[in-house]
Parts: sequence; C-alpha cells; structure tokens
Amino acid sequence: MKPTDSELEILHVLWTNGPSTVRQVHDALSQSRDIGYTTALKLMQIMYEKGLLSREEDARSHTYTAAVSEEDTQRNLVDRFVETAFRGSASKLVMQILGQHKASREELDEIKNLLRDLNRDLSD
Amino acid sequence: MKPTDSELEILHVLWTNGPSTVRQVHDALSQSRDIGYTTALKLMQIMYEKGLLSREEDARSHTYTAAVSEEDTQRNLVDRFVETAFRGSASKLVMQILGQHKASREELDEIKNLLRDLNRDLSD
DNA sequence: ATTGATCTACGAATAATTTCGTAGCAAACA
DNA sequence: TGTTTGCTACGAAATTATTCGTAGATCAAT
Repeated sequence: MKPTDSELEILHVLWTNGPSTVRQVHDALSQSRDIGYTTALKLMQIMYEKGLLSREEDARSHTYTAAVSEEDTQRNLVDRFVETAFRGSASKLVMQILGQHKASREELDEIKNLLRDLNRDLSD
Repeated sequence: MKPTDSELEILHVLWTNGPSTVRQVHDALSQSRDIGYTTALKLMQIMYEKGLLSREEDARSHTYTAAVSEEDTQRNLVDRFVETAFRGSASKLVMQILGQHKASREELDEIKNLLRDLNRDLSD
C-alpha cells in the first residue's frame, strides 16, 4: 500500500514497459544506477508477497506485472505527502510548485484549462 | 537536508510555536500521538547534530530553534517527491491534486491568480 | 543536607529497508 | 554426458530510523 522508493522505481519500469522479467527490470534500473541482479530479484519477490506485483511462472523465468495502477498509487502517495510535508494543505503544495516554475507553458495551459473546468463545477 | 517524517513533525512544532524546549515540543507532539519524552529529546539531539536545529543552552534546559526555514524545506521535499513519485513531472502532480478536489474554491482562486501572473511572465 | 523533580547524555533494542552472497535447479550446449 | 549459463529462493549483513531505559547532574524545597 505504501511502496518504498526502491519499490517505486520498479513499479515505474513495469508501468512504462509492461510485464517484464527480473532480467528486463534489472537492465532498465541499471541504466540509472548501480544495482545487483539479486537485489532487484529480492525486491520484486517482496513486492509480490506484499501484493504490489503479480507474476506468471514461466518455465525458465517469471514474468511480473504491476498489481497496482499508477494513478491509485500516486493518489495515495500524494495524500500521504500532503499530510506529512504540508500538514494537509494541498493548495500550499500547488502554490509551492507553481511558484518554482516547475512547469512548462504548455503544462501551465493544461492546468489552466483544468482549473476553468473546476471553477465551472464550483460556481454555484 | 532530508528530514524524516518524525523530524518533520518536530520542525512543524518549532515553525508554528517558535523556539521551544524539549518539554514544550513533547507536549505538542503528545496531543497527536504517543511518544516518550526521551524519544523527543533524542530526535532533537540528532537534529541538532545534523544542523536542522540550533539551540541555546540555558541553565536548566535547552531552547531549540528550527535552523531551516519551512519554505526551503518544503521546496526540497517537493523536488524529491516529484522526482521519485512523478518521475520529474511536476505538472502531473498538480493535475493529480486538482483533479482530486483537494482545494477549496478560495484556494483555487488564489491558484488561478498565480497562474495569471506566471502566464504574463511567459507570454511572448 | 537529604529528597524529589526535571533535565541532558548516552547506549542500545527494535524495526524497516536495501543490499548481496550462496546454494540449488534446469536448460542449453559442446 | 558433463559443463556452463541463467534463473529462483533464501539467509543474512549493512544501513537507517525510531524508540526508550538508565545514569548522572542540577535545582528547589523540605
């Protein structure tokens, strides 16, 4: 339910590349950092036990699939983060990000559109 | 530089209430959860060693002060969080939050104003 | 001065996370 | 067939975070 940072890395590979073997996940992770093969294996076994991944036991190797969706996971993480880092104030978090110019103009436009829609919903 | 969850709790107390003794911080924390006095003490000692807190050694007890600002800390946390949970896409994070109706209308208006300003900066 | 309350410092147990080595199995191949 | 290769399972070391008990100092009040 609350993936750790390492677990998130693995989930991201599976969300991006789809069902993969440990070998494939390890290759992907290796591109961004040093990590042993059995480390990746162990992590994925633990995630399987926790229910974060499902797997199909092929003859030669196992094929793992993310058992949680990216959206659900991110929603949980955001909730937790807003709580611990911003004491529950989501808007402060948004302001903090926007104030930091962390979004491109295209992204800002997207956000503006979303806000327009939300405003419509809210205006009595 | 990367406060843990427990450390954030303590920082929040100090940001909110200003310089405080261990006793005062412990009293504040006790209201929201079970925590021993020496646990709070130890945490604050560690944070002092890490440079997260400064302190003044009074005769009877020590008075601690947050040595990092709330803004700086939150900016660091957001950067880290966007990286690990959203693979660097801050706008996805913003959209995720706004889509969840985590902000009141007043907050949305505030955000809209901020966006207008940003847009002015970016246009042409 | 002895007692009691309150404080700091410190060591260490516990827990969670990350890491990897080794063993053993099965397929591929020379 | 026997050797190499690549996989899983498992145990356990290393690291980090959290927790609290105990000891020793100091102050206040009897």
